[in-house]
Amino acid sequence: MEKNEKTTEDYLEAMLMIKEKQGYIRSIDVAELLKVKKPSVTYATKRLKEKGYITMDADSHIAFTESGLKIATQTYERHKLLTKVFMMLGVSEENARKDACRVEHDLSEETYRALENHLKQYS
Amino acid sequence: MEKNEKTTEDYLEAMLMIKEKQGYIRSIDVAELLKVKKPSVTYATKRLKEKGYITMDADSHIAFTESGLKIATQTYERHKLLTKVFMMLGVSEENARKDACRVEHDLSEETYRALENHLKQYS
DNA sequence: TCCTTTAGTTAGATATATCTAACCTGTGCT
DNA sequence: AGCACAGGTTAGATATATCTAACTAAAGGA
Repeated sequence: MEKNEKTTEDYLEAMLMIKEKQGYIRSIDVAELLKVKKPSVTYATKRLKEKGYITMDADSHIAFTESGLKIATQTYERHKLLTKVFMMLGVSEENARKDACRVEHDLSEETYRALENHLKQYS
Repeated sequence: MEKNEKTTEDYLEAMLMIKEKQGYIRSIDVAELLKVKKPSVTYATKRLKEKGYITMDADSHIAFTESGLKIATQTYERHKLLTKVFMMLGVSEENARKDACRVEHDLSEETYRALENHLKQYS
């Protein structure tokens, strides 16, 4: 009944994190970060390619398209924003990160803007 | 790729809302509130019964067990808490409710406690 | 050169939660 | 009495995302 499936945004965000860390993106790193098996990443990349969010060259390294990078960046920024907000409330870094990750897809534009404003006021 | 499935908590919370509103809980009301079809509720109630969260009497009305009521109540309280927090930030009631509903399952105990404390300070 | 390891894919199985269509049953209207 | 409707269930199909096992291909070391 409960959902452990990763979304488009989860995959794109993970890819961006990996890119920032090591400069290139391989399926195996995505699998490890998201704690899924390799074929799940193959399945995911196939659909991300179909949707035009990523491309893969001959050696299977992953590159963002413009639209894919936009989603990845926005998701990652939101992740960082939420982590910051939770930590400001006194939540431990570990839980702040976890919660940010679980929640980041589900908030409205309006709420994100409100959180940004709030953060500006108190920092 | 994206997830529209309802969780245990979604069903229990919906049932509690219905109970508070009209005093008794029928499958059809749950279906309407969660915007799923009748057989989905049959499927869900079957598992909620198996897990010991609800019982159903001869006329198919739903009743909470102790553990089911506990989860339903906690989820609903969290829903209301989150709605309040978002509205304090200036988010519209509509989005505050929607966001609360999407997010309520995913936050840690620690974060909920932090939000409660925060709310106490500012009200 | 051969052999092992690493990364990726393919094929097929599994689990979950939804749906539609059809059916059952009780209630109430005419 | 007969019939329609409302609520619920059953059966079977569908979609989605995961897994394991087996295969392919490239690279590196002995």
